[in-house]
Amino acid sequence: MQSRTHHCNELRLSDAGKTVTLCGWLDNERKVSKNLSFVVLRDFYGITQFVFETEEMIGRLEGVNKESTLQITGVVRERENKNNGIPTGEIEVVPTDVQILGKCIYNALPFEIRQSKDADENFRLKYRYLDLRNPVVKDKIVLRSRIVAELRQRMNALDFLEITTPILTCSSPEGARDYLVPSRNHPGKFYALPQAPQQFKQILMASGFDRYFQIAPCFRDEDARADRSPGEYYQLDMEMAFAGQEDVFAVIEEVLPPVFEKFGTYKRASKAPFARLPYLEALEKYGTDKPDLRIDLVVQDVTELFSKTEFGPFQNGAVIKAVVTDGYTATRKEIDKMCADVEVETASKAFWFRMDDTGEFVGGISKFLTDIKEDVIKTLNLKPGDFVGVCAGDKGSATKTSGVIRRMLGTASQGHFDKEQYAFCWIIDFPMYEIGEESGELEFCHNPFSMPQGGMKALKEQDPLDILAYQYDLVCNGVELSSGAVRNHDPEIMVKAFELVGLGEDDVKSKFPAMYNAFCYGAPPHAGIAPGVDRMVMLLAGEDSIREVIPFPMNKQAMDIMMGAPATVEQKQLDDVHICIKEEPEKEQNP
RNA sequence: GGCCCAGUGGCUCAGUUGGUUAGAGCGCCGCCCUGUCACGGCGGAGGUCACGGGUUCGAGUCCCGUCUGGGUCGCCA
Repeated sequence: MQSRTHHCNELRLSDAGKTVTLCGWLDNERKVSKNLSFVVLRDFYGITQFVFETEEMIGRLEGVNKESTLQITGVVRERENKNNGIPTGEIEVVPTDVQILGKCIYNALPFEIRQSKDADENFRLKYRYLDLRNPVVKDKIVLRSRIVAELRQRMNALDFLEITTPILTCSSPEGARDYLVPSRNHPGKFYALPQAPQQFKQILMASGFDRYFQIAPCFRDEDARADRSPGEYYQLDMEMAFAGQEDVFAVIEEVLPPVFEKFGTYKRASKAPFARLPYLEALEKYGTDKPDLRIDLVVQDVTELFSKTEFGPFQNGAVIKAVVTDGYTATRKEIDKMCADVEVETASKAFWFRMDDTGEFVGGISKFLTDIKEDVIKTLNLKPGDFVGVCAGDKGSATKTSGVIRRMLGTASQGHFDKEQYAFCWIIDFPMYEIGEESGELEFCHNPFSMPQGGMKALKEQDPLDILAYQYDLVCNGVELSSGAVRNHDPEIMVKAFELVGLGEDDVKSKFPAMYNAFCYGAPPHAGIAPGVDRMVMLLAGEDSIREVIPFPMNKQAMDIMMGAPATVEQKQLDDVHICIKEEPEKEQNP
């Protein structure tokens, strides 16, 4: 095969007259008559039109199916009718030779390449190599590559060292389910794929490395969501020695905004320093620990005032929250729809009323508020035209519902949703401990590696439920991008932290032996974070499904239906790793 | 595992209150067309209405169950 002289997005008017050779996929053929046919060739870079002007040349493509790969040699000339919609639209190539490089033997595809995003997802995943030929699908993977390259470059520029950590390691007792790998040389023993390089990166700090990062593959055997790929995902994992919370924030605030502004759908991102919101304040003001700060509405607690009414749901100690907005001109039907949507999402009802232009309360629950009208106006600072969304329930559910109402009212109201930007914030001061819902006993709220604020003194003297951790989340546009923490590098504080949840030194040593031992030989205070790469790309690409930014995604059942994974293996392979499959009793067939 | 939604030619979907021969667009095949660019025109092939059962004179449509897929809750430190 002769090598190509140009790719399919390269030729311009200035190339007219040149003899060129191009290669690509047969994208489309438009036959206009016996001796006029337009043929479009597509490669990674773009498309170029060829014009076949003789019956003989048109015959060369007889029986050649779309999506076959071709090499066409010909002469460039200016088009009679230009197409301003494509970069090569001013020229066309008159072919002198056509070679078929790779036949597509099927004359019908599972889906049309250009419409692949509309196809059933199973087909897209099974024929991912065809799906990826669609330029709009491919471009998301290109974007991912560019983002990762930029992140690497910026981390390197800040003197972070990329260090790979093992993929075959041991099972961790905390967190998600592990993927286990049987060991051939050690019957009955297993490796595990890492859920994160957490312990390795902390051990690197104890080893004397100062600034570590890695685009790290992480594995967990948990169920999927639209924004959560099953099986494996990537993190921009980083850790810094002799550093605290502010040092980590400074790095992220320097690295991420330029990347978001460069590659994002929106060209504006928060500048350093990002807003910092204590966890409890976020719940109080925004009804969620991942608030979308592009919305400027806040939640108000109206329990004391509204509980004075006769309205049933406001009785019996219910916590009552309200969200006030103006510029919300929804019809009655739209309001009902909004309330129904809130109920679907939160399993809790949303109520409403409005202050009309004459200053009267109308609609929804307004008739219950007659007696406290003046106090309501004063408390919520209402003016004519304002709309108020209200919810009630136990504290947790009222908080969650208020957050959903805030989001829905904010995005639907004029002037309260500044959409075209990336609004970052830090959620800080997470509680160290909580009472577990199932156990009813004290448990770690997030993870046991975080340093409690106040250190040993706090652990000894404070009510455990009042102790805060140096634990933080990075949130962008309502999406949780990352969790991080100042780590607990002090073996004594670690043991004490475990003692509060009924564990002790032996448990720490048995659960995290390497890390605990390493910290006993002099460890630096250190802190880190690990933003999810897939979620960042998804946010920047403006996609709602994480599978759009993963080259070869698995389906919801954690199956790769293109490769057929997971799959059965040969008995010999099982014997090698000492695994005996238990026979499942066959399900009885109904006659 | 719970809940919600969906399953109709190769693909995407419509199909009214249960009623004659299940339709459209795209794709495919054939013919026509000398400037198309999502080319156009005419014609054609292509259907186990996911599967099983039930109600009914009659089921794509209603009911029950199963399967498959998506979303969500649990779960994801």
